[in-house]
Amino acid sequence: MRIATWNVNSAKQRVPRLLPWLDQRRPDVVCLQETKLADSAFTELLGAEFEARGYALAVHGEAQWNGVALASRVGLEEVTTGLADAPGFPHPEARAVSATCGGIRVHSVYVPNGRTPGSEHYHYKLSWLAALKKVVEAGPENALVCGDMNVAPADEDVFDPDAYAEETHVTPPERAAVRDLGLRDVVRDRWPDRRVFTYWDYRAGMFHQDLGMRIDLVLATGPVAERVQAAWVDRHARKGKAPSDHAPVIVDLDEAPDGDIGPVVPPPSAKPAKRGAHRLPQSGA
DNA sequence: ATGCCTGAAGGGTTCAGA
Repeated sequence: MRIATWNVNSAKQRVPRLLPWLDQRRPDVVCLQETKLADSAFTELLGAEFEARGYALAVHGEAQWNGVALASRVGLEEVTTGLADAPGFPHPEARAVSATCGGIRVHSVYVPNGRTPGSEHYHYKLSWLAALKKVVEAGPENALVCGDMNVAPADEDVFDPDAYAEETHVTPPERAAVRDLGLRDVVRDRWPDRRVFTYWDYRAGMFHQDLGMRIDLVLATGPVAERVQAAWVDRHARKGKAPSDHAPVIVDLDEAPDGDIGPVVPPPSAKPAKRGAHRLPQSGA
């Protein structure tokens, strides 16, 4: 089961990149952020395209900013939009959509930017992350939080920690709020020492110089993290004509969402089995 | 360069993004 998350920075502008990418990577579950479309506009623009590819679709958007979506071809059940008890700014914004897909509770999230440490928007960001923590804690043990967290978990996740001193995305309270979700960061688990970013500013050739940040995360509960077979950033999608400023993150899970991969057999005993004790069935004659 | 691009709204410019 392949899960992908991508901040597309306008679904409307990204259609020529999004559809070929879907056909190339063929994720089973797709989390999108910054769709920047009202629900009706998203459905009119892309509903048939997703349907033709076998996806069920859940969208939660607004006209101008924000906006998230969740598409799945392994089931899309118990859809919820927004977060219970999420703060607004001042009103609730379209920043979360959740559904159960293939036995996993999947959350597509676009965490508030925070703008400036100490600002009202910064406190809104921290409150929003606290609401996300409550939702995850109240949910099932098989869960994924996928999206633009707008937090670089560690100094290794920014091209130059000094460049972000006193800026949002790296402050200890933001990092603590992400850590306190109690989830595994599956890309960092897979690539503990790799320089890996998911966002590069459009300006000044930042992508070309690989001066970026890793702020788009796939965070998994323990049982889901144990199933990770691959976890990587699709930098190809950041290249070429009219890209988003974010790259997708793609994660492949082992099958068996219910954990049933066959009967449990006891481990072999320390004493080697007697030679010939485990004969294969013999064919006739 | 104090927003270097990009997108949205809507108007000839401003705000937001990270």
